[in-house]
Amino acid sequence: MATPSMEDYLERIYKLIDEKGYARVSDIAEGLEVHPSSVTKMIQKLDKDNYLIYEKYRGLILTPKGKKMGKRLMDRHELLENFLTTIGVHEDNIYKDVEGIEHHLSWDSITCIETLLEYFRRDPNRADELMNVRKELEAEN
Amino acid sequence: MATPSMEDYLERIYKLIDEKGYARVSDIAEGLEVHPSSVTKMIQKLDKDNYLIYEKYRGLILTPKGKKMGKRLMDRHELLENFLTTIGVHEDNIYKDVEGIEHHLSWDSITCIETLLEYFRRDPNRADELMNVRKELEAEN
DNA sequence: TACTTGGCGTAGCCATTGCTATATTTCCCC
DNA sequence: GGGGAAATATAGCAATGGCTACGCCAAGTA
Ligand SMILES: [Mn+2]
Ligand SMILES: [Mn+2]
Ligand SMILES: [Mn+2]
Ligand SMILES: [Mn+2]
Repeated sequence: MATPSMEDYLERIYKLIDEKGYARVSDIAEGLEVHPSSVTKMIQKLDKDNYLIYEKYRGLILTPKGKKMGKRLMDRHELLENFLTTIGVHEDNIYKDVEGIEHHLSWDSITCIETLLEYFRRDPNRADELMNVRKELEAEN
Repeated sequence: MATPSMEDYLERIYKLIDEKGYARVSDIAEGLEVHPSSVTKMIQKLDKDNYLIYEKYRGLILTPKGKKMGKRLMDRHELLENFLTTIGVHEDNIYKDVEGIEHHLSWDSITCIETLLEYFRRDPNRADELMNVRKELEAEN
């Protein structure tokens, strides 16, 4: 099983390859706000666990296992960002919160959150009513 | 700032005192599924950080700071359990998921989840409609 | 082709939080 | 009041995942 930190790296690597075609140590480090030496160490662990194939100083590619996991992680992250946005969390808090919680939800919970999002998408009035509840609660205090 | 682990211990201690009047090392260990030696060590850290006052072999009491934090943590945990229950997560997954995510949500997010819960409480039809969406999505696959 | 330099890798440290093994204290029962 | 068991404390180890300091590689420039 992948640790939260391993998931963060895998997700970032998947996204970099998806968007730029490759994932370099320095890009990963910048994205995750860690030092390059930490990236090297983690890449070696992900290689050992067969999420990717790594050649020192040259580059890395994701294995099928790594691609599959990476995509799931990226989708999960996006879903959770949409969820927090929908319920009205301030933009500035969303990324950090999602980075934290994404590693701790069962796929059951993920599915239920997906359903909840679909519920709000199907009828925009619902989100409006949610915001009305919010305003009423705020007025009480 | 308290780490996730510190929060787990504080929450458990608060709850034990709330329910039984006292919190013993062995009860804390059982509740958190760790060994008693781990509890002793953490209690000493929480003492050092002024969340509680600890007398070796005798017992502990929460400081005002510890009580305030403990209550907030317990309320937050309960809120998140209610949230996952409401959106239809299976009972067996709820405790573990909440134990994980509770440490990673801003108070902004917590407030928005509170609002969402109130939204579903105010009109039980809404939860019914959510379950309808769920059934439709399930039928598609 | 040789030098330089920025990117990358390695070694070793630290904090955190768990564990086991062992020591100490307390409490209960005789 | 003393002995022994249960509870608790301490010491020391391990895994994880950061960091700094320093060494190495290779691409690009002169
Ligand atoms: Mn994350
Ligand atoms: Mn993420
Ligand atoms: Mn927890
Ligand atoms: Mn909790």
